[in-house]
Amino acid sequence: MADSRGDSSSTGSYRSGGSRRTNGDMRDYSGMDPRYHKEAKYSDPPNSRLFIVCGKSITEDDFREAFSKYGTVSEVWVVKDRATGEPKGVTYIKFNKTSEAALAMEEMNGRCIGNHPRPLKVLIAHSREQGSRREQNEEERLLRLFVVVPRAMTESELREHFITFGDIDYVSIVKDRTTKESKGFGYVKYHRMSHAAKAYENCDRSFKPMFADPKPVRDMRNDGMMLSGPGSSVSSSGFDMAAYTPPSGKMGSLPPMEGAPPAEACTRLAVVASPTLNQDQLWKLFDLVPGLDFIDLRRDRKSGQGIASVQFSNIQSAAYAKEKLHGFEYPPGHRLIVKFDPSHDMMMGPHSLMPPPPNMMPRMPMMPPPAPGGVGNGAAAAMSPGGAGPRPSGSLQTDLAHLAETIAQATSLIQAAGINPHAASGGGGGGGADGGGGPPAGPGPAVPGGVVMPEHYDPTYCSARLPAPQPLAALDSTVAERLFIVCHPAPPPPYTLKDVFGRFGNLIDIYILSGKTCGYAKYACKESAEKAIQTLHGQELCGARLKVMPAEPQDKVDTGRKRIKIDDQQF
DNA sequence: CGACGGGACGC
DNA sequence: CGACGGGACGC
Repeated sequence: MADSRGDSSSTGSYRSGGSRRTNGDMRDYSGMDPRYHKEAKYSDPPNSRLFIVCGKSITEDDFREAFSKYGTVSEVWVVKDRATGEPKGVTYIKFNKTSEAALAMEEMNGRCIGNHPRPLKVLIAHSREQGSRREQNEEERLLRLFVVVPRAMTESELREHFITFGDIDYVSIVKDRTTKESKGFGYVKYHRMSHAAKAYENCDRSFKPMFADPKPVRDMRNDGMMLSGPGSSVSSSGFDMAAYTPPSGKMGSLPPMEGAPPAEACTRLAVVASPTLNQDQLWKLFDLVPGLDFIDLRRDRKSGQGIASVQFSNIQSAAYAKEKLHGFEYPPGHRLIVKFDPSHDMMMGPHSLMPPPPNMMPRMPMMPPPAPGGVGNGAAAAMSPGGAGPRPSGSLQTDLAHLAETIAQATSLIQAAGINPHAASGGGGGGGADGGGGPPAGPGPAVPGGVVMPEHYDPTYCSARLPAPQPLAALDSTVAERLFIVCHPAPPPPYTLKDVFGRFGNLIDIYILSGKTCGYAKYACKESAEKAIQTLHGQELCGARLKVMPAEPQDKVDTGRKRIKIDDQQF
């Protein structure tokens, strides 16, 4: 299922060479086996082709005119029936860049073009092989990036870099269950595909971003209802469209699909949902009713509640969905509110900002307030392994995750400093307060009310006198000095190294080569590096004897590519 | 002696 | 409901 990674070459340098291919560009296929041209070009770059369900009368020129404002359209293909030549109401549009396709989808989905009445349904095209099959969490594939992160990098730092491309749903770094050390990769999830695409194309290449495979869905206790849950196939779930007649006989008499276009206001619903529901879950629910065209979920800033706009292709479906789902408890304890969307008018696309009109902001009597008060409790819950449930999304959870990480950082700084948090709860190494100071680790094997030191932690800590903790340098800082570090017999844990080497200021990154006893520290300032050498060379840290010296320059930048690349054609 | 990292989400 | 064609000498 791999999304094609365009380029697997890596220099380990943060500044990628000017002539190297980036995620935004396309490959040259001229030398490639023709049999693979087609497959390859559709996914290059990944998710850059649109699948559009549309009225049958729209022409290629109509599409070009409507879509070329979002980027470079390399192909428009209006699908026609092989035998009859009749348009099938399906069109593919290929863009040169993923972000162009993303923007076009966000802007054009639900819109009409020309004077063709039927609104377009615009989706990112699947691979030919996947076809129309839907996947369990597939919207994640468009919103979430898989990234490689330096082991010393914290979630705050990761967020800091990726916030420049758009609003972040969450970031997470995967950590070892027991040691809580970073495993060197993580995820960044956005709310909008165009933001994820921008990050995919423009983030620092050392992150090696990929659109993440959707996470297998956690079971979402959906008992108490006949819903077989997201992923269950449509229509077989107790909804019986055929047996349903909408309240208004007039509406019901309209032809379902292709006849006169439905007034959009009658095919669009406004939904208020629990803050815990994400767009995917909402989609799965409403998709139980055939005829769902799209859902646009937004969140009310104050209440955190989901405000969704749900578009159906016909009045019957919309009316049926409203009737069956209004008041439905989903998830249990949270009633959905489903109405026809009175605020909708033709000028307003699904993605134009749609502040919920006051009359639609219901007070939900059944809904508990979004647990504000207990900040500390919330953070603890977020850190505790028991905090299951769906992935956090939305500002509240994001804030909690943020807070949890800050606390985890402070805790491990205290650990690294060898201070008993009970004895010196105020004095700890709060130096990481700017978000840069902390190791990625959580509090290690922790029990409520006390911190248990990791097994391999040597309480003698460090033989040298250490300065106070310092903030780290920005990840994209220019490297002023690189140090080579050797640890005998074994290296201290990463969070200790980061804390100790960070105390001389301006530390960008430090890592131990995997399976080895040596590694590198990068400083943004030469003086800091020199102080580190003076203070730490020959000293002992966690029972390891340290050698700390300037690193030999990285000679022979072998990118790992033997292939002759023809990017030297200057003229 | 010791030289250039890390890749799929909780067992 | 709504998922895959036609054309092609370019490098």
